[in-house]
Amino acid sequence: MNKLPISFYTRENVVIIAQELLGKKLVTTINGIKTSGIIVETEAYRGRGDRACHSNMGRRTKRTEIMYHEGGRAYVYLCYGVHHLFNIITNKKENADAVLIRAIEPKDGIEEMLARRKMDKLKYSITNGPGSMSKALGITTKHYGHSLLENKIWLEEVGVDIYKKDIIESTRVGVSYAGEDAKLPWRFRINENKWVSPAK
DNA sequence: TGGCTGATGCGA
DNA sequence: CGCATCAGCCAA
Repeated sequence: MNKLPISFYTRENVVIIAQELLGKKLVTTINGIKTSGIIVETEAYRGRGDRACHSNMGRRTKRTEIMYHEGGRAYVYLCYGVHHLFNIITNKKENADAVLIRAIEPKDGIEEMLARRKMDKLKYSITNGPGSMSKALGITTKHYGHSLLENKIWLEEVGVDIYKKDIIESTRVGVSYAGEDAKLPWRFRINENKWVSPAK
């Protein structure tokens, strides 16, 4: 195992971190069962000056509080009353940056992921969206604030570099309310990867 | 292509 | 308090 260190998460540029997360392995051991996948799609959210971010304008509530923590923590929240979305907190204390993980390519524990998704065979829809992915990995809001340096949820280096030319930049999903900031090209996908989410 | 779903965090 | 809002998914 080659777990990403705290120094990976505490760097300042969340956009760079979001790109570098492509090709890394996201691993969970929930109830002693290991599941994992390679990250193929991310979105960057910046605490300062990004209206699409939950913590923009220094907004500080019970939900967003963890975003102000030092990088290397999990920010999990419920969306549309149903979906548990998994984000990684980055940057130093008080900056409130985060990366939303939107899709993975399943690796370990595929049987368990199929069971959690109530699917009988492996297909791309098992983890091709932030809600589906969290469900397959067993991530819920009870993992809110969890450290990514411990042994429940963490990230690993797998030694595969994703080159800049293989990364597709686009606008983020579902942030039209953010005005000009909705145009920022802060969604990153691995080109021609079949495990990415269907959203345009 | 709609409808479902419920916590969140506004404004009153 | 109430109620509009929402970083999605699934069955058709």
